[in-house]
Amino acid sequence: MRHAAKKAPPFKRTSHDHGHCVEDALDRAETLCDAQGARLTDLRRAVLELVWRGHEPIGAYALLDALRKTHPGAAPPTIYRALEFLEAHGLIHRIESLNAYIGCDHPERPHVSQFLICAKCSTAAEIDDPSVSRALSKSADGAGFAVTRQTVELSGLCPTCQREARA
Amino acid sequence: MRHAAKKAPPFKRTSHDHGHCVEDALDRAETLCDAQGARLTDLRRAVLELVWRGHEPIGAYALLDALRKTHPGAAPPTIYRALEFLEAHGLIHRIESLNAYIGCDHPERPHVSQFLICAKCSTAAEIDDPSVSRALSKSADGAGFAVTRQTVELSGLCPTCQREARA
DNA sequence: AATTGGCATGTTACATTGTAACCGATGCGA
DNA sequence: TCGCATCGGTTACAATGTAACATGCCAATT
Ligand SMILES: [Zn+2]
Ligand SMILES: [Zn+2]
Ligand SMILES: [Zn+2]
Ligand SMILES: [Zn+2]
Repeated sequence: MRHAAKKAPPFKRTSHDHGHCVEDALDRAETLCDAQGARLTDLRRAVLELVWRGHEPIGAYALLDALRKTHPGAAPPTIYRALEFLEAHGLIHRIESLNAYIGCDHPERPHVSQFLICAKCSTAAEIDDPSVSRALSKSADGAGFAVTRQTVELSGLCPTCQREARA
Repeated sequence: MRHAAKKAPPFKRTSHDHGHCVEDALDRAETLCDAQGARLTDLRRAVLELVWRGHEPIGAYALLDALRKTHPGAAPPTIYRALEFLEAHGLIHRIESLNAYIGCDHPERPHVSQFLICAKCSTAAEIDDPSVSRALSKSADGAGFAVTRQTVELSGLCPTCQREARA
């Protein structure tokens, strides 16, 4: 079971089989790209795997450093191109307020990017709350605004870190 | 930086007396800082004025260039410190998806940052939709997440640019 | 008046993040 | 085979953001 695919409490990460979690993401990406006629090359798959490895937001240059272990010639454009592809195909999200990237929990269906980001432990939980989307759509419609991209990022403390802070 | 032609009518305020608009913002900032015991120095006021001048998102280095006309010695830290102060006191908002800043429409009451950002003409309209805030709070509460900062940015086309696109 | 302590600003140097432009390789269909 | 598109390598640079330390200033305290 992939850890956050369930819509219930997003911060249930305490312990999950993360190895399986990464593999699962790669499998789904493969399937998805196949269906779309998109080419998930070795390089792109490698980057996607690295994005998922930590299971938390990671910056482009951190990814680059990691990538160089297997692809010594990698340069900034290498990583940015891969990230562009992955984001365009909904496999990862960019978190604007962190200049960082994270694997998407449910790339198979279209959705917007909504995250709860813990300032202490750096975990980011993807939420996909229809009532938030609805409220946003309504607000935009009311202004006659045609939305093409949403960025919703809430920073704060996750339940775990709140408990620790109180202790 | 992108400081596109500002001939385009400001989103949702077709044509307004922008000179007054800037002065008004400065006056209100003065009042607000006074009430809070915060020091709106010459430098900070100058930066705030520059932020308001274009009435659209503007980057730190564009501000720096403009600031240098009156404060020749200004360097990156100069502008970033001023922006930090202004944002901390709710006088401006940072737009994460643009790495840019814009004056706040209603700094007197606490609120979160919610923007509609036109990809064509660069205008950004601040919305403060309680139902969006409510939906977000509910979502965060449901996850046991304690929010300290919200970022809500919708990119797309403003009504004017939609009409132009259809023509 | 002199001292001190906090804050705003000046100054230098650097870190991080992101792109432009051009190239060759590869694969694939006309 | 040729033309064409896509992918990735390579170089160089642009844009954005900070660390660290020095200086000036004002106002409260001594
Ligand atoms: Zn995992
Ligand atoms: Zn946490
Ligand atoms: Zn505001
Ligand atoms: Zn527009």
